[in-house]
Amino acid sequence: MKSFSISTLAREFGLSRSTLLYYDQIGLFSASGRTAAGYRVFTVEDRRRLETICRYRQTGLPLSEIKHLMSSPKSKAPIGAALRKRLSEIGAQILDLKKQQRLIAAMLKNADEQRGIVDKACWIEMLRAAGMDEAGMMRWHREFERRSPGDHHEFLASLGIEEAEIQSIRRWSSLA
Amino acid sequence: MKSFSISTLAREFGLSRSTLLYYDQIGLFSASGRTAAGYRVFTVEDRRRLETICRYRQTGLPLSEIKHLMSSPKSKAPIGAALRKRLSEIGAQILDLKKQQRLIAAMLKNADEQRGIVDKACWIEMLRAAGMDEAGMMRWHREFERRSPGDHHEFLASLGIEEAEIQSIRRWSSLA
DNA sequence: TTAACCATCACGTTGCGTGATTGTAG
DNA sequence: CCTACAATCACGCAACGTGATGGTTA
Repeated sequence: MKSFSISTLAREFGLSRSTLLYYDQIGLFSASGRTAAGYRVFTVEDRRRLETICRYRQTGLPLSEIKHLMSSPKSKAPIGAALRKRLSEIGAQILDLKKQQRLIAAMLKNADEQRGIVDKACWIEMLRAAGMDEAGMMRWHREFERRSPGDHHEFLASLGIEEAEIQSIRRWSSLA
Repeated sequence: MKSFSISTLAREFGLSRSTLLYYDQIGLFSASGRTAAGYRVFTVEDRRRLETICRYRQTGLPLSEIKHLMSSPKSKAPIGAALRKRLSEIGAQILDLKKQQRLIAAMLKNADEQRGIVDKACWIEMLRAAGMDEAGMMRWHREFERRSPGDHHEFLASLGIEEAEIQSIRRWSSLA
């Protein structure tokens, strides 16, 4: 009779060796035999069981459920009920994911708007309206650069100013 | 200043105490103070940080990512990039779930069809076509019941026969 | 004193992945 | 002898939940 080693079987089903070891450990899928040295030996019938397991796994059923479905005598357990339960879970999960989508979309929109609302021109206008002139702004840049160069850089970047211009501003700011 | 205990804050945000303990443990969200006895004391500013964390959490971002976004100085980290990455993850997950839906739907349909295809009438017809008569069928039931009562019951159920009729059949089957 | 808080471990969950160490087949 | 397998621990991950044990507060 044909037999398979653990890695061979794993590759055949696109699983990893450790996955099969795990299935063995939880009593879901064990080799029906061992060699004298203790190597697992899988038969064609084992292979069929694994095929079934993989099909169930692709429905997202938990392994404990799959184990239960397969250990109880042929289709005594209400497989259909388990599948229908899983269907409703999937529905709930999809709804949740869509909520997340909408939330993220809203957050991205907000971020974009805010980035548009307070940009370089807007900031300058605000300072000017507050009575600051060119010389005052230069003094302000120098002060900012002296106190916290990192935050200065970050602030300029937050206004959407290009890296090159930022470098230029910071150069003359530090030439006190 | 107003301050909050851990359980109060948890309830306010619909979280559990252990969740906040966990956030503290991983360095995502800690109380800014403690009482003499070691009790955590949260301030209104802590409360604001927790609010932000909760918003991010509702997008499904991993806590490690949220921690990163909040620990780096204001919006230096590309929040937008993280959100967009999360968006694509969500898309992939939804696709996967829909695949599962389709698979389950197919399996349920198959199960229903099979249940419909081989029912009581069909089975009797097949046996009759094979040359079995009433007496033969009764002998067959008795033999089945004698060899494996459990499987007999299960087989009859698999043909869609009502529990009451199954009981009846098995009663006269065992009256050998 | 009692009840309802609080604190800090430490371990369980799900489905594996990743070594470490050691043995075996060819 | 070397390489590619095999085996069995044991620990790590995410995001908490669930006790155990003991101190604190009203």
